[in-house]
Amino acid sequence: MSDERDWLAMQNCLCFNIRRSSRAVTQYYENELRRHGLRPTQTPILSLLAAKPEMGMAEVSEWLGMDRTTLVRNLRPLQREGLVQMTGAGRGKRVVLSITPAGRAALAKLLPDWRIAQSRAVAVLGPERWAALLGDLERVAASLQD
Amino acid sequence: MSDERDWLAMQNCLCFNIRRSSRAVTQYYENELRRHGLRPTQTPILSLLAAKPEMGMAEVSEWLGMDRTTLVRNLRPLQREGLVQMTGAGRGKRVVLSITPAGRAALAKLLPDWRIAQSRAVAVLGPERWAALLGDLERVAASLQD
DNA sequence: GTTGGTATGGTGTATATACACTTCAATGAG
DNA sequence: CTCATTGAAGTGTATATACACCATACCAAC
Repeated sequence: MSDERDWLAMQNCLCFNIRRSSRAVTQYYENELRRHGLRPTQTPILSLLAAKPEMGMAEVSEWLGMDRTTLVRNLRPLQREGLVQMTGAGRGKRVVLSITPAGRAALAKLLPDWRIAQSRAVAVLGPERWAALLGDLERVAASLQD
Repeated sequence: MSDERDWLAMQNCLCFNIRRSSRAVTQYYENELRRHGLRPTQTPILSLLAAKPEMGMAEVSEWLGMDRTTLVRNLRPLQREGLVQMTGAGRGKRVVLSITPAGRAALAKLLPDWRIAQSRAVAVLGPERWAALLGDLERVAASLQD
């Protein structure tokens, strides 16, 4: 059947595969870190803000490879929980994002468990193959962004 | 600074990286296939239903590596557009999912453009490295599902 | 100073994702 | 036959994602 052949082809679709793996990996990390109250999307935001202060929305979204308008929504829970602060808010006005002491505390509390989860993930493939995987992912993503 | 070191570590986070790449790849495929009116999540559903008839919700969600309740929502646009049919619907009752003639037509119309998009994606790494990437992704996802 | 363009953020809308919980049907133990 | 168990499907809620569009501020040319 042609349909069966099409389905076999679709099983090699990068988009399908990366989305499926992303779901599985996300659920794994989320399970490991759920008790800290931070979702997989929020941790990188906090970590970036801790390292690089005084950034605006567009800059942060660039660093995270995330649409600017997506970042706007993703910041809301963090702001509501008092982990991130926005100064100079308002339409048109430049906004400066910064992590709060509570945000730093939450991040510090989470990091050890993140390291454990990450180690288990790295162990699946080993460090070399792991590095190759991340490199290839980045290369594909960068090349297709045109 | 410890914060700077933490951020460097976080940049090796599988979860962060795979989610970021997933966003980029999804946008690429979505752009290439947008004119067909099918989103990246919907195409694999249609393709699977075309190849394997008479499946229930749980079975389909298993094949796609997608939460069952996510599939329920993802089917709604497809059903609304008349591309997928659900017979025996109702709580408790088993549902049989099937692709409609309109669904087959939409899939057939899209496939050539999907092949083009896929070729360009494969060309970034070459077929061997490509196969290794998909294999590693699957292996990581499978290993972490415990 | 007015005006027009650019930079910067926010909103409306629609889909995607999944956990906790609910509803219903079928079935098997008694 | 009745009821508890199991299995299947749907809902409530919250977050994630991004396109199209909107609103404001800032700055430069005049």
